[in-house]
Amino acid sequence: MLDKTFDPAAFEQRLYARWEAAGCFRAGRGGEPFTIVIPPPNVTGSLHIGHALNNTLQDVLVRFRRMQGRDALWMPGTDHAGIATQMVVERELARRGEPDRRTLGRAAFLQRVWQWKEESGGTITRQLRRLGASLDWPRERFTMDEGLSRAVIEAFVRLHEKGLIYRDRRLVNWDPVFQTAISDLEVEAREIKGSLWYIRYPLEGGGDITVATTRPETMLADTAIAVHPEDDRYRALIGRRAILPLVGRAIPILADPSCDPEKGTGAVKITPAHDFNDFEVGRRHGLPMPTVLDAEGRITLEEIGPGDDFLNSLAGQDRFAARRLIVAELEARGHLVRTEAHTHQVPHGDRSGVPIEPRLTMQWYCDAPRLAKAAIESVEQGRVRFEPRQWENSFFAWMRQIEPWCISRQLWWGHQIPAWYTPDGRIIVARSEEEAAAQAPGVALTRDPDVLDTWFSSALWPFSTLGWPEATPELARHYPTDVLVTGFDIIFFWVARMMMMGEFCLGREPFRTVVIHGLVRDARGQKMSKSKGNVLDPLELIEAYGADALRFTLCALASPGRDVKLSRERLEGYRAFATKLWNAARFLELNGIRPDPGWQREGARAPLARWLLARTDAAVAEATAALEAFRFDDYAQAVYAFTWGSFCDWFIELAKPVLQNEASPERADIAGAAQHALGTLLRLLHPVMPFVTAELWEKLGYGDAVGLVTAPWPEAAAPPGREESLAAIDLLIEAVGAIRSVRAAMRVPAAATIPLRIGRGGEVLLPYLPQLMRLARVEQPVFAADPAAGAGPGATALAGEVELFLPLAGVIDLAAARERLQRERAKAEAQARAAEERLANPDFLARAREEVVEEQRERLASARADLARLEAALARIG
RNA sequence: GGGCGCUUAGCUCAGCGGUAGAGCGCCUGUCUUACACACAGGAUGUCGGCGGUUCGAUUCCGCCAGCGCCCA
Repeated sequence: MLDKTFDPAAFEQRLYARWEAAGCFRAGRGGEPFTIVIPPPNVTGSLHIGHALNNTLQDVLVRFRRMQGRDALWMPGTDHAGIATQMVVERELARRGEPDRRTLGRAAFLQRVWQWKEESGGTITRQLRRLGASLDWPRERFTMDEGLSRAVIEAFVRLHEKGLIYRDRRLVNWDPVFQTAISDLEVEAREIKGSLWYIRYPLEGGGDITVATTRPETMLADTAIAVHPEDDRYRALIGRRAILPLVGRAIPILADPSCDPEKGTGAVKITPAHDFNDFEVGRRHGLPMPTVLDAEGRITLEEIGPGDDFLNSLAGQDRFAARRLIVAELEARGHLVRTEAHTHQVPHGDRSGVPIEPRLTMQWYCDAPRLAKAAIESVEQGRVRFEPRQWENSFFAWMRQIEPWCISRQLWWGHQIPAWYTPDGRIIVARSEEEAAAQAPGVALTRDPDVLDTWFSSALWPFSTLGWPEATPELARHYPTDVLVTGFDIIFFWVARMMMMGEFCLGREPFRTVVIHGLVRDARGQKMSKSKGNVLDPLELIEAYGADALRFTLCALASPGRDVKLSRERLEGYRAFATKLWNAARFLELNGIRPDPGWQREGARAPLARWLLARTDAAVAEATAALEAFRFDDYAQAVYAFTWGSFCDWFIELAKPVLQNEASPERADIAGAAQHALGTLLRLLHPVMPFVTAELWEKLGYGDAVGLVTAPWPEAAAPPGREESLAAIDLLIEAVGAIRSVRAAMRVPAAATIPLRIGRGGEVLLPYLPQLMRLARVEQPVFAADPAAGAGPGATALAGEVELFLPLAGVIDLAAARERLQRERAKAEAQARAAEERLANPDFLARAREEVVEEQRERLASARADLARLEAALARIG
């Protein structure tokens, strides 16, 4: 017996443990493969609401295809998150008062990171189980695994062989906190209220020129002043030299078209080693590029040499302290013209949160512009499709202006770059130390200490997890994968890079469809953030509402191209839905309806049974079509409407009189259709609500909870006699609704049973009088060609073409009745008029499709018929 | 500044060339033997504005306004 109350906490975790133990999420059952690789969450992470959305959608797809008989593989795993993980472990060392990273040394530190990973790295994978995610756990991978590390080395070596990986000395985004290069994508512009300082530089031979800057501390490394060639104010100064204040170095004034005469004074200081624009200017004009900031963002004089006492005192000062000191000194020496408040975009490291520092360093680069070509083509030619399609525009825009990708990081945790240096500076890229040594026999080799960007290994994920570079059976069977599900924020970080690497390493796209979903926001559309305090924790929501309710909510709100605005009210609503399902199942159980595997739908004669079968078939068709089209919202809507509207509100209510009458000849048909519909419904809902459906499936006796995972997806059929059954039951439903509406309008007490007279055409209702009497609360109806004739005062209602008359002597509120009829008459008149106008238009008759014209004719006829009946009813009341 | 998207019932959003929909909320009534996380009934929309195409536009096109995101 099902419990009277629905309590998801009572069975969710128990069910998941059974599924996992039974291995029903494992691929390899045979059948056409269906493959999704999980966007690997960060190993330091815990499940946030965005993960919950992302993984719910994937699980819905995977469970759906698995039930359709596909050999479903959902590949699990995590990535090693270079900076984040290293940071977590360093912080832990500090908290425990243990020696820091540098004191420990590389090998010992890495051992500690691995230890941390073993102890704490499983948080998110445990949480994915709470969500119900049907991942093939024994295949779980980690980007630092031996196999995946081999893939990284192999990809690096092959790219290097083809000249697609090279070293270069250019500006990088340097994070002074982590002291490593980071990629453009890990930099976010933040609006900062700063200042614009106007500084006067004296000229050799007299006069001066004023430049404006937001970063006065970099002036120590200035190597030129640039003006626009057409700028008349400065034309005469081009070619002369200015004296750098505080430093005393002479620097040229040169013309460069990149100068904007409108900005500041139109003259800009050029600091090639500390600004991306200036770097380009410096390259064009062959300027020296001295550096004055070290790895930690402190002033260093090494490359410009010592100067006066003030300059020398700056050495070792933090960049922001140096800025204050320099501004004060400029002012003291009369070089500061003025200071303006200035709001501007300043690049910040997205993890460290501090302003990044453009820094001139030697790094490894990947030739993204060349690699992007094949990826662009795969989308142009339709081998990869984005869903929704408009994301392809963003993808193209970004890929066509892609910059070289800096792939080296000055970290310890990650894949160490497979490059060795000889004492004379030769570089050997090889798969191993032995291979490198073989290329330089008898020479002492030093390995490059840097590691690769975590995204380099993530880019290989769709095939490294399948065994590449080995030619494994898994790789042959599951690559290219079918679908990738991810948020739009990660298209460039990850999706684009997987496509580039997939095309390079395997010559094929890594996936066929990329499903892009929105961000989860709060009810008011605000981004969730700890500082705003509007974060919803999925684990807490699972405790409060059940995993099924959370999943259903996310699915129902996941309209394509829209963000998900999540609120507790929504979760409450969909928890109610799960409860509704539970109670409907309980109703069948209480009525002795059990699964009947031998039941044949073709044998069902009772119209209500056929009606239910038809509705069930429609729901199957809608749900299947929605899932095929990645319309998670339509899928949720279809199963919701069928469950609540068709199955609970109408079928169960109409079935009650039959079920309560043991002798009813229809009882077997109704019970059969009911068990069939519920069994179908449980399977239809299983992808989105795996737990409650499995619990009900088992408790009611459809099969065991493990079996439902691989139970066949229902198929829609069109049974014979469908139309007639639908028409009769639909008329019954309409009649019940019409009578209820009249009762409410006439203020008939809810409990009162009233008489009913049914007019011409109502005979089809004859078999359903018990239903009609029960649901509309009427006495045994009387049939009459003209139901109102001689029946005294009463109210008329229409069900289709059938007139229903409710004699309400004593109860009826004549004024209310009249008002109601007049409202309905107005509606019918408006409908008739609209149809008449169209039909009166010769152009419409000539040009509109025949079906449309015919439809208007029918509509006109039916509106006129309604009108006549309503007029008559009004006339009777007077 | 460039690009993309959005604007439909109080709120969140479907729909999209031929009679405007859902969920939640709201109002009224009901503990009708599965369910008050429920049942029944009800109200609410110049489908952002202005033009155009069309027999017909909420739906297609153009312009404008407001909002959001991405890139400079």
